[in-house]
Amino acid sequence: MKREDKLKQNWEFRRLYSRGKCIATPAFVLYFIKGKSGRVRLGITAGKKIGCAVKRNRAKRVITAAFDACLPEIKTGYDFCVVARGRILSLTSTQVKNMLSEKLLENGLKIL
RNA sequence: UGAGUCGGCCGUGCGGUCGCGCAUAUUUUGUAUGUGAGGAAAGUCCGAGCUUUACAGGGCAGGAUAACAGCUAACGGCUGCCGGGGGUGACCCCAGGGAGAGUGCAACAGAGAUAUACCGCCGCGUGUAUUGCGGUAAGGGUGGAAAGGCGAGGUAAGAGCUCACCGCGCCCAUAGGUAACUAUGAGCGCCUGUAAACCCUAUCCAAAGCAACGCUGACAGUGGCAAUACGCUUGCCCGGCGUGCCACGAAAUGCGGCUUGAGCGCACGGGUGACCGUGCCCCCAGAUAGAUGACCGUACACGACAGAACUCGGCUUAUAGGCCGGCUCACAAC
RNA sequence: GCAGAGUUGUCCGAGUGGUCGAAGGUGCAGCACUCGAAAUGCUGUGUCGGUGACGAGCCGACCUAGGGUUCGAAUCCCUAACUCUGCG
Repeated sequence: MKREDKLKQNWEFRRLYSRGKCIATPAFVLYFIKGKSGRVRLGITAGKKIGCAVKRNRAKRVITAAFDACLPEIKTGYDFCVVARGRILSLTSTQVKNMLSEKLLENGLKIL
């Protein structure tokens, strides 16, 4: 995941929240929508509800590692946003990766 | 051995594979090599560096601190010491100047709260149910606090009214100490508490903060007021200065600031100590939505609190567990 | 990152160091009014612990938490926790 493929602007997140599709799990919430860039782009949200700075950083790292592991199998041309929930703090990145790839497969976002 | 007290240190380690930030090298957008969170990075409670703005000069207001001596770039921090309090002791705690400069406050209770007379006691007059005047502050009760304590003399009854002893304060002398202060003696006084109430005394303080600020590039309108006026100048005033000024809207970044510093470690010397001096050695994060994760092996105590954001010195708060040292008390043995 | 404000009963909120568990409104309960309701009027009503009988009554604690100053703290001072606001 390159740095220029990360979502940074507020309007990009608002576009995902209002128009994108939403899949919820106990550990995270995944939003996705077809983007204009033709690449796979990702934004991560870890709100104050998760905990202190250490816990928010931990959540962001675990999500980044899980997404990078799934990256070769994902269809290009979509923007994603993962919102961390409190349960993610007790999981490892392989567990999160399994949940993520299962949800991606259900919604037809994987290269077969 | 048990109990206690004070101080210091560590904060999972080692090896391998993939992945991330930065720097360097080579090359060209890949690969190597190095390096990569803390004792509190936290809270933002103090103090500084640094930057910008302001600043002829002065005054008022405002804020902070508070025994004494030192350390320090500075401090409300630290060290030593003095005084007070607690503990058998090691040791711990203290916003610890001034109430004898002035003003205010002290609810309720109580006769009375900085001054007094309810019940009492005593004297005089009327007079014998009692009542009036005067003296007194020993006894009673109230309260956090009631006019230093106790005894003797004294008196109509009493009272530091007088005296002895004791307690406290001020001041003087002598001795010790750099000093705060301590000890002894003489004199004077004892009229409460509160200054984290106003205040007085001494010392210090211009304001804001890296979202400061500088550079490069781009864009550029609307409205209001105006010479008897408007504006700037520290919160205000004196004083001084200027001639267009003010408000709103729009806007997006990029680069610098950004890490070599009151720096870390070791040795020697000085000092009771905080700390200081000299020599040698080292370079140890610098991101910009924000870098440390995943898997495997192995050891154990199975890993707490917790993530740099301009940088330092402190304070305060959170913290699983482990290690080391000094000292005190009790018991036992020698 | 920096700067600032606040925390009082179910909720909103007032509160000079003392007469304060604490005004007022809201909510809830009861009564009146009405055929019935709404509106209106009146009355009552905080939580926890102890004693008591699960009641009445009595006592104690509680104004975010912990210390301090004071005879006495919701109020003054310090520390912490939480909430909120502003600054590109």
